[in-house]
Amino acid sequence: MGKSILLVEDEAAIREMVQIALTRVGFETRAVADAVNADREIEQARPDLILLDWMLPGVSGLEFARRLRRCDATRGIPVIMLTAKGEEGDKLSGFEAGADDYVVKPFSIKELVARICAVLKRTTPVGGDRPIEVEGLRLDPVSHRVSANGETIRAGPTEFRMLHFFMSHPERVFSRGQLLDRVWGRDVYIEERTVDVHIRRLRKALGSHGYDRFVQTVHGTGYRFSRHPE
Amino acid sequence: MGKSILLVEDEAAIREMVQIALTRVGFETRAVADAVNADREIEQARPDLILLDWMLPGVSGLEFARRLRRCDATRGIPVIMLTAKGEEGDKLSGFEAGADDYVVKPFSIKELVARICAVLKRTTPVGGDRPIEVEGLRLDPVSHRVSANGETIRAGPTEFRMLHFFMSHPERVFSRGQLLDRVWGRDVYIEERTVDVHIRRLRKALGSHGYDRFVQTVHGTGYRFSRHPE
DNA sequence: GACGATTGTCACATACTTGTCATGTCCGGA
DNA sequence: TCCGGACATGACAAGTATGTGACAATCGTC
Repeated sequence: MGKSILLVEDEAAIREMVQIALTRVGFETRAVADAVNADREIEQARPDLILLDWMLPGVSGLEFARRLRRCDATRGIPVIMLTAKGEEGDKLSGFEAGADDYVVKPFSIKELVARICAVLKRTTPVGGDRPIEVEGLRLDPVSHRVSANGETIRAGPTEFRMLHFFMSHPERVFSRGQLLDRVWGRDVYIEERTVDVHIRRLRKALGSHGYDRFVQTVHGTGYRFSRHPE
Repeated sequence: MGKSILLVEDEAAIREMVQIALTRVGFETRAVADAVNADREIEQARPDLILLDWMLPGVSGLEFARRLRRCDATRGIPVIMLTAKGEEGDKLSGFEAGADDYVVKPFSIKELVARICAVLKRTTPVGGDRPIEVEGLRLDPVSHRVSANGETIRAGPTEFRMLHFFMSHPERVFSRGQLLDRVWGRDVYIEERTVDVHIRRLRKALGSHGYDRFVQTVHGTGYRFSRHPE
């Protein structure tokens, strides 16, 4: 496989154990103890995936994950959170911060590897600029074009980014805050309700071919891209 | 195993005996004598399970357990009550307060360990928010969707939370008060009867595919999610 | 500098959710 | 069988969340 993984974990014992195990499985694994060193490693070489401990000295894992999402250069790197907490609210916050998955300690190496592979499989093709197609709706990142059964669909820049993000993460709910982080990026001081408006614009654009059915509202939570009818 | 357990017990003899025994078995065991110190320990490091004596100086164990359930940060920690009383009513109150199990003194260490393992096994999340499926009824927390044999089922936010809670705690009765605590969360000033209404709404939503049979009434006690017919 | 395109925000309309009641029905014990 | 309490159900009004159209500011291009 040979994918590179960055492990951010402050407990030395776990860090070493996981690093050894992952290396043995065939990942090129680097390990650091905190966010500052993580930043340095990421800048030096972009990892294919980040394993992030929830509790970190200094900048918490949650905060760090959020920061990764805000930065254009790192937004595409999938993140798996490691956490000792099994509590409901924490789970939500983890996804809220933009984690792609999370694993609860204590975890078995086998499980961890399985999760890593699953996330890599899910996100790798998307990380590239391969076109994505769902039931005739096609988005091509290279030509920066959206088409429905061959017919071009007009979409503004923001709508395009949003659709791209949605199509790379289908069947998953995102809150307005999450969408702001991951579609708008950087530090945004934007009303959350503004997301609604862009959702509407996206729907209008897709609507001409009936594909607005893919952009679904989850009342009280956010929005979802799904090919399954509501 | 290496799970961490917090023992709250005022009798020094029992406290030490249990602590030594559990440590020997492989649990990372901390022990305190009252609720105040328990709070401190929990804040310092979240235990995986709490062993709680019924009779405590100051805040009673019952009251303490109830408080644990009301707080978001601690709601997920399983609790086993230790008590010298074997009376039926007390048992009920124990469960009522949100205890996951109940051990009557004098107990054998062997039994205690067995109970602890059972509860941990039951409550430790296997991993991320995996979808839960029971006989074709599927709830996916990530996409925030309920479906019956692939067909989407509409459910309001509260019904969704309730179903999620039920499906992660199947085959167990919950009183209305308990459901208010664990589905609505923390301090709610809501009529207990309101739970009935939401149960009805949940049933109606599931009913279109016959899955309302899973939501069962236990007369005089509360409700239960079970795939076995009544 | 002028132009159209894009974007964030607002105000208002609409849809949905939710806690409570009143009333009807069921259950379990005497 | 009868009775009282527990539960089910439908309606409702208030509160929230979301959809929508308009508008002004901004941006990039010509």
